[in-house]
Amino acid sequence: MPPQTDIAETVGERTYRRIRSDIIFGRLAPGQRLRLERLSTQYDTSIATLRELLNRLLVEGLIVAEGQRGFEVTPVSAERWHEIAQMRELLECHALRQSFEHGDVEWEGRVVAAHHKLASLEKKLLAGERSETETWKRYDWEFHHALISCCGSRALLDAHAAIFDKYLRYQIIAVVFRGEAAAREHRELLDAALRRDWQSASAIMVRHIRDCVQHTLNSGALAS
Amino acid sequence: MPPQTDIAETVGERTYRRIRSDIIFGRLAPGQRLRLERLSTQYDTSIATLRELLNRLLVEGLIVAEGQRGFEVTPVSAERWHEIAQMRELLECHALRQSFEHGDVEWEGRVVAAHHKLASLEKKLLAGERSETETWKRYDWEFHHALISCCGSRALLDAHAAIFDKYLRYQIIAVVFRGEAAAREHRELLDAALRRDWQSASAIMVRHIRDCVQHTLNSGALAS
DNA sequence: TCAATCGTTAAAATCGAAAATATCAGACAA
DNA sequence: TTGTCTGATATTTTCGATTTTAACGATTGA
Repeated sequence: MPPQTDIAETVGERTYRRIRSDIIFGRLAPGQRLRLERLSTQYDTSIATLRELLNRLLVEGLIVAEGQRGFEVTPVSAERWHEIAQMRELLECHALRQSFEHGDVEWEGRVVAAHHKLASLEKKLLAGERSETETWKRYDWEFHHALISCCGSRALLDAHAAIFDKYLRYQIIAVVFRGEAAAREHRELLDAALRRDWQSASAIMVRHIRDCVQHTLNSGALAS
Repeated sequence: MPPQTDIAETVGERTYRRIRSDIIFGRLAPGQRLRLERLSTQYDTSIATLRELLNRLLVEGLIVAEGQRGFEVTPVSAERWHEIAQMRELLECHALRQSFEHGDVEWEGRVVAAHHKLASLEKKLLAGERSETETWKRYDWEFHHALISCCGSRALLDAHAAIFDKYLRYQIIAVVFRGEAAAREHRELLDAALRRDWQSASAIMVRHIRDCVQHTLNSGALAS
């Protein structure tokens, strides 16, 4: 029996995820030039393969290309940060309502499970334990994704996933941890979900997002 | 003086737009396999360059890749059609409101101009003149884009442009021309815009989109 | 001193071929 | 007949090298 590793894990795919993650988690800084040859040695891939995945990131908006002068990590700005946060509000609140209306018990189970994982990690973080940021953020995503997972629209879920990752990049750049407030809001979202109260959930979500934006702006990481 | 051709028109860029257009306008049919070598001769480009732009279309959702078994034009379905139409509703109605609230006289000018071009083309179409579909659709896009152009969010405009093109593909597949009804709705949208009446405009937009979906479904082009 | 031109160098865009992988037909056993 | 294995073929994935384009500095003329 072949080892149960991921099926069809090509070099391009692996490198794509690696670079994508490096951008989102700030290991490749905003505005940084991405020289092909340098990346080629750094990620141990050929130029052609690199260009393939760079073109993907280009469409995703995580990098920008200026004519034929190469690529660079998309710069950040306070203005853009607001736009992305508003996009997330729009998509997630809409999906929230659809999902609350269509969700079944199976869905409730996913939501409860995702919240449990996230809450226990947040508890550790509050206790001062410095955990893996990537794990924490993955759990955060899994919870928010679970909430909207029954919205019934693949197109909506895809659009949300795309904007969520950009949102995440800004969060990471500002090294944000809102601690108790965020954890409490997650708890409130869970409660609203089980009550199928999308109006309350939307209100909480808007607060959740806007406070996060304000928090990061106050941190001064985005001098605009 | 150098000819005023587009700056930096690389082979990849040109081929990208060509294939993209071929997909949206149905010259490459849904579900069609995209063999590299065949495309290579057909579009007179190397495999490597092709793969770059294929990866772009992949992220845009216009083509799909199944493991390492190559690419194919994204299939269509009635379900997906509804999702895309709803996405357009969500994004465009939201942008409409923002734009109506922020638009200045400059904006009004753009809207009036775009409507004028579209209306005169629709007049020709109604008179039986078979014009270029691509020109017609471009004018349609320009009008709808003008309406939301002052929404103040680049992120929103980008998301709208992406979903609009997918919407367009479905329209083309069903060879749809709703004639008078669509033209009248465009006129109503223009009037609402100048009144800054986003509530009416949203209602018209929803009708505009839903009728279009119904119309194409009735045509039977999407057997689901 | 400044502007424009030209040559040099660095980088990106493109290509053709090699390596890896999937598809398919036919043989063989149950 | 059905299902599984195996080898041949087709296709994709990856690479190294070539061609084209942009960036930079020096040189020249005003």
